[in-house]
Order: sequence, then structure tokens, then C-alpha cells
Amino acid sequence: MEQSPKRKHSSLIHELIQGKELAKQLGNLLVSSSPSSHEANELLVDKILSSYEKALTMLNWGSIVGEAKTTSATMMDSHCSFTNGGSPKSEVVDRELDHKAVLKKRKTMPRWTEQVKICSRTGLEGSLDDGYSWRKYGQKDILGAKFPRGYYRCTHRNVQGCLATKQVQRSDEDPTTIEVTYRGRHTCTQAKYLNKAFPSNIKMGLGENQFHNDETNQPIKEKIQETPVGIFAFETEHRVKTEELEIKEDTFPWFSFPSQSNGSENEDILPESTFENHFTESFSPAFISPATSESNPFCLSACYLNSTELLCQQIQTSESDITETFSAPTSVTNSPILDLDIFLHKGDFDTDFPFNNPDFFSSFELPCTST
DNA sequence: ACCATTTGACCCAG
DNA sequence: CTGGGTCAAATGGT
Repeated sequence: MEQSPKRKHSSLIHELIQGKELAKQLGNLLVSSSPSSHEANELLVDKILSSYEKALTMLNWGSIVGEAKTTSATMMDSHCSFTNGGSPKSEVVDRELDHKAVLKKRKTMPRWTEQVKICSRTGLEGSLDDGYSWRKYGQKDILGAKFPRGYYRCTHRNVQGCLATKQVQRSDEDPTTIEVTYRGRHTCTQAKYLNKAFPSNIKMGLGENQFHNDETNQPIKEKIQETPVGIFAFETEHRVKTEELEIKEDTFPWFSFPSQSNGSENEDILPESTFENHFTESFSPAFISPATSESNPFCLSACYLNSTELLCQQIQTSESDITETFSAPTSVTNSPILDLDIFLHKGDFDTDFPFNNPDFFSSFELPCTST
């Protein structure tokens, strides 16, 4: 299938870099044409560039996700601990051992945090959906925190031994921001088939007290399983910041989240070999575990789309309108996501990667074009 | 009936 | 001992 992965990778990188350059040019243009909003323009440019930087980074990150093949010792071990058999008598002992092993594994699991901006004005918020099915297993009041912390684990944990978990907590300083801390990567099948499910599960009019329940993705679970194809999800929220917390070197030595301003680092962390090994897996129709990147592919789209969104925001200063546009269930079929889906499944990034095509973004039904 | 969420209890590392 | 994280029975929704 992958006829020339290396070439595709290079091409993709080329496109990303080109897009980045275009963003720079756009920035220059905006600055020169509207001096009155100089700062705003600069901010816009910064955001766009940041998104591109992230996209590049995520691609690299996601490139490792072909975990089923490459195996992360940590995750595989933990997975096996769930599936191995044993005599009835030793079962209890095994379970205890497994339990301890799991706890130990969890401590060494990669952990990272995403700060997600939600839309508060309209009561809409991003689904915070990262494309996975999560099941809430606990909630705790955290000392010194205004809001409780929600604990979620992968829905398929019992069946497939997927140990991925996440914690969701609303920010004290900015209630419109929540911090999602992921732990471990998905080893379940959804990690292979799912990219980022479309926010069909976006909740409407969520109340404060419901807040911590919003992260469950149950509504999309069936869709994910029914459609083992890449459907890029669109993030209605802004993942304004991604922060690596504890990445064990022995687990993900290459795993890195450069700061948004340090673009130079990206080139260094985009080893061709990494793409060679994993990139095509991530973008093949057999799609992938966004797990770690928990989102590589999806993050790519999110970054690009967010760039567009940011642009529109800058123009319209209306974040909520955009959110509505992309979160309305009825708009799903007309959403850009499908476009992404289509191009993704063409399978040839050399020719179909559309981000350098001006029509690509203009084809989106962004509110900035309809107002 | 099944499944997800809630919530108090429990475990354990610091 | 304390607080974060997890478990599991109870509860609720479909």
C-alpha cells in the first residue's frame, strides 16, 4: 500500500513548512495593511505559526503511534497482564500481582497535559472529545482546587486491557479552561481505527455541575466501531497548550513537546527514520492510534483547522459562532471533516494533501464567510 | 436488563 | 497521617 512512504513523508513535511511560510507571509500582509490592529495581527500570526509548529511536532509524535507493531514495552506488558490465563487458585494471586503491576506500570506511563479552552458564552463547549471512549470511574475534590477532578479510563479497559486514563479538571484561574491529563496510551482497537471522531457527541448547554462528565465519548463509540476509517475530528475547543509532564525516556525517548516558540527544535525532532517506520501507519486507512498523540492525525487537522478558526476569530472575534458551526450535529455531513476524510482516504499525500490549496480552507463553512 | 455515572470507601505513596 | 487515585456498590437512564 505504502508505495513510497519516505517520499510521502517528505512531501507532507514540505507542505507543512510551506504552509508555515504562507502564514508568515499572511502575517506580514496583515501587519502592513492594518497597522491599527498591529498587535492583533501579530497574535494571529503567532497562533497560526504555533499551530503549524504543533502540526509538525504532532506528526512526528504520532509517527510512533503504530504501537501495535513497534510496541511500547510498558504498554504491551500491561496489556498482557490482563490477558494471560491461570489456574483458578492462582487467579487471585495473579490478580493481585497484576494489580500491583498495573499500578506500577501506570506510574511509569507517559503523562501529559492538554489545556483545553472551552466556549463559555453560549454554553457550548468543545466536546473535549479526543476521539476515544472514556468511562468515568471517579471524581475527587482536590485540595486547593475550586473544581473537582474527574477520572476517566478507557471504556475498553476490561475487555482489551487498555490502560489509558485521563484526568479532567477545570482550571481555577480560568474556568473556561480545563486541563486534561492523559496517562498511558491506548492499546485498544479504537486506537487503531479511530483518529479523532467527529464531535457528534458535543453536548449542548452544559451546566457547571455536569462539567466533569462531559468527557465521556459514549455517543461516538458505536460510530467509531462501525467506521474503522479515518474521520478527522474537528476540535471546537482550543487546545491552546500541550504540556509534557512526565515522559519517561525509556518509554518515549523521542517524545517531545517543544514550546510553541521554539520552532527550530522541530526540524531536529523530525527524523526521517521515524516517519519511515510509523508515518504511513498513522495515515493509512487502517488508521491509527491517536493515542499518544492521541491524536497525531487528528491533531494535524485540528491544528490546521484551528489556524483557520483563529483567523476567523481574529476577523470576527467570535469564537462561539465557530464553535456552533462545527458542533451542530446537523452540520456534520457538511463539515470540513468529511473533506478531510475524503482526502485522507485517497491515500496519496503527495498529490492530495490539500493544505496548500487555497480552495481547501475556503471550502469550509466557516462562519466568517457566512456572516 | 444493560450500561454509564455517582459517590463513599479503600489503597498507597510521600 | 494526608491527599491523590482507584474501586465497586448504588443509582439512574435508556
